[in-house]
Parts: sequence; structure tokens; C-alpha cells
Amino acid sequence: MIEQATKDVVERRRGSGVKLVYDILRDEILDLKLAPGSPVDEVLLAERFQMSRTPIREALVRLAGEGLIETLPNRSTLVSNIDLLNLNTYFDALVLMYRVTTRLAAQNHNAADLVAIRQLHHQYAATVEARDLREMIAVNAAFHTAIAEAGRNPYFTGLFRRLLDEGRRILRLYYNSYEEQFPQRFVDEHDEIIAAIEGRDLEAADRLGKIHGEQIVEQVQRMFARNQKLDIAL
Amino acid sequence: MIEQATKDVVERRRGSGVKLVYDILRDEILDLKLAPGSPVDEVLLAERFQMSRTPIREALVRLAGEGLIETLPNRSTLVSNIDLLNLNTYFDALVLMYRVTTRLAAQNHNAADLVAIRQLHHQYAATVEARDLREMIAVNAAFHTAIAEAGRNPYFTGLFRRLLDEGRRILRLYYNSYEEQFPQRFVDEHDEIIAAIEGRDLEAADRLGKIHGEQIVEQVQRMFARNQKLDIAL
DNA sequence: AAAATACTTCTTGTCGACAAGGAAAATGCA
DNA sequence: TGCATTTTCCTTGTCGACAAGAAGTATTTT
Repeated sequence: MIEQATKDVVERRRGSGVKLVYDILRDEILDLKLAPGSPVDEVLLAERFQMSRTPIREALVRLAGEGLIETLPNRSTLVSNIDLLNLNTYFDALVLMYRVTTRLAAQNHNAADLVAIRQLHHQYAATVEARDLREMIAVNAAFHTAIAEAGRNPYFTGLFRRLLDEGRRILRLYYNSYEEQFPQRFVDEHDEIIAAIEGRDLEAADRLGKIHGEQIVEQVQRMFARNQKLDIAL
Repeated sequence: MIEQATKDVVERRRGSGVKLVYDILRDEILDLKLAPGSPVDEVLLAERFQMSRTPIREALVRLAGEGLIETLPNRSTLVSNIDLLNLNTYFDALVLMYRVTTRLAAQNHNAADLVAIRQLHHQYAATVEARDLREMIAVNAAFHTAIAEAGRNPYFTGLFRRLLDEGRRILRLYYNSYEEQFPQRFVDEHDEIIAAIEGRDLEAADRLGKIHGEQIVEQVQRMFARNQKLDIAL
């Protein structure tokens, strides 16, 4: 059935619609399936998800609360643009949160946390092996989120999650066409980070988190510089 | 007219209702005019603000997104409780953000920022003088928010604002009946912080931010300890 | 033909009504 | 009386319809 591609679900439990729409749209935005700046039409979404505009709207309000979409009063709502001009403030926040969450994980994790972290680590290695870019980016974010959760500080976890979300969009933006040697190095660094956490070595965890974060920042900056050259060349 | 006390406004511009409700409810929650755990009834609010439940609901969704209210599916929505058991994670986040935002303000502020900061500083001193507790707490939060804004990192500013909001509730909780010598010391510390920012002394700003944060944490912990004794004594 | 004005269209914002889920109250049964 | 079951009630969740604001298009006026 081809219709299945555009319509989702038929019968739902009361109250589940908002979460469904929120989750799907969030993923589509973060995977750049919905391009930054593209319009988000409530009526279209209502048709697609087979529900009225009310729950759609509620999902959109939540997405707007996280800055993933922007609402122009009385006119339209758009997928938020990626702010490339202020990347440095993004990087500042990202690196600090890498440090803090990894350090706290070393301090506060329990056995179950380590199991979850390792599981995602293996999953990440597998996606690298398979060269599945979209999954790689998503699983990497999940891996670091799991570390943050193990740190047991919901304030940091919340900010970090938002930063990793934004990172998914930025990475996809640059990794759209070509590939890098990026992956394997990061698998190794993940290994070291896990070891530091398990050994409850706060300073090492902090240091490795910082290095890992800066590694990613450099990578993105390199890609950014090269892309700018390409733009000029055209 | 006595009715005016419970009803607000009569004519509004389309789209302004949500912001109105959001702002008012947010303030009422942060000032503990709405007690933690107390119910938030959509129908009552609709009557009070003279509008339908739809815009009320949207405001509530936004408040829920910031963790100020909690929604029990199909049942009721409540003002979020203050999590006193996990105060240490709150303090960790608060102190770090005091440091980071003050440091960044020293680095990135401009002349206009300093004017705004000084203005709030004077306002704070005035509320201390007047012993107006509610204003004191609110203006203090605004003062530090202004410093964070001068730091020009929206990620940190966003988290810090949420932490200061939560701080408003915690402070009000303890300062409900009796007073402290708390104020004057903080006015002086604010002075020092402003000087460090103006002098673009990053290390000093960082250090003073840390001290200031820890100062407040200590104060709250002292009050907390004493209150516990009181509870036991009763 | 250019500018101002009116009209159309498109999308969001708001409304009133109804349905569903859950909790408490009322009822039936042993 | 004690317990299970039904009923009522209260609040939220969803719907379809309509109104308002803004942008673009057509029309009039000079």
C-alpha cells in the first residue's frame, strides 16, 4: 500500500497523538529530512497523522519551546535555521558539557549505567562499520546522552541533550555527500572515556571529555572551512 | 470593582493571550503565590482570563516544557514540587553557571550591557533597603540574567535563567517568615563582580562568580538545616 | 502606466461542544 | 459490615468550524 507512506497509524490511545507527532517531527528535523527554513503546515500534518489540528499544534508548541521550529505570528511556522554564524558559542557550550557530564558520570554512575553505555558504544561501532551515517550520528548522540544520564544531574542532562540535538543537524549538514576518517578515532576515544568512567577517575574523565569535544569541534571547523572554499570555487 | 481582582483584561490582540497567561502564571508560580503541588484548572483559568481553554492550554504546555507544572494524563495538572532532596545537583549546576556566565560577561560585554547591569544593581540595592523580599528575589535574578546576557551565549543563558527561576522559588520558601543579614553582603559582592566584568578580568570574574554562588548555596543550606531542626522540634 | 486601493487566498488563532479516562461516591451483594 | 461493582462526576483530550491577520493579486483611479 503506497498510502502508508504518507499516512501514519489509524487507532491510538487518547493522549498519545501529541507524543507521536512530536517524536517523529523532532527526528525528521534533526535528520534534516525537514530542511531548515522549510514550512511546517498544521493542516498538512493533521491530514498526514489523521488527527485534528489541536494535538498537532501542541506538538509544535513543544518543538518551538526547544527552538527546533519558529513561529511567525499569524503567518507560518518554519523549521529553525542552523545558526552557523554563532557556532563558537555552540562549541563553547558543547565542550563544557562534554567535560561536566563525563566527569559526573565518573563520579555517580552505577553498574546499570555502564551496561547501557557499553551497549550504545557497541551499537555505535557497528554503525561505523556499516558506514550508516544517519544512524551513526543518532547513536553517537544517544551514547553521550547515556553518559550524561549516569551523571545524575538533570539540569546538565537537559542542556546537553539540546546541544547534541543541534549537533545532529550540524553534522548531517556537512556529512551529506562525502565521508571522513572521523569514525574510528572516535570509537577509540569512546573506549577511553568508558574506562575513565568505570575507574571513577574524575580528572581523566574531565580531560577526555574535553579532548573528545574539541576533537569534534575541530572536525566540524575543518569541514566548514573546506565547504567555504568550495562555495567560493563555484 | 472587586471583580477586577479575579478577571483580567477585556480586549486583546489576537495571539497575545498565550503570552499574557504564560507570563502571569510563571510569576505566580515563582513567587509561590501558587503553591507547589496545587492544582491548575484549565476551566478556572479560562474564566479568569476571559478566553477559551485553547490559549490557556498552550500556555500550560509551555510551562510544562520548562518543568514549572506537571501534567497527570487525563486527570489534572499541578504546580511542580520543589525537589529538596536533589538540591545538591541544583547547587552544582547553579555554581557552575554563575562562574561561566560571569566569566563570559567579562569577556564579551559592551557598554550598553554595563548600563543595564548597573541599573539592576541599583534597583537591587533599593529593594534591600526597602526590605521588600519578593522584589529583592526577583530583581536579584534579573541582575544575574543581565550578566548572563552580556556573556552572549544563549545556551548558557537559557539554562541559567531556568536555574535562577527555580532559585526564586527556593528562596521564597525559606524567607517566608523571618529575615537575614543576607542582603548587604550580596550587594557588596555584586559590586565586586561588576568591577571584574568592567575590567575584563576573566579569572577574577570566574572566581567571584564561584564565591557568590557558593555563598548563596551555603545560606540556603544553613536555612534548610535550621528549618529541619524546627520541623523536628514541632 | 504607476500608485493606491480593494479583493482573494492562505495559514494561524480561538472558540464551543463533546468524548474519554480516572477517581470518588453510591450501590449491590455476601 | 466488608468487599466488589456500578455509577456519577470532574478534568482533560480532541474535534470541526469560524474569524483574524498578513501576503499576494487584481482592480480602480489618476
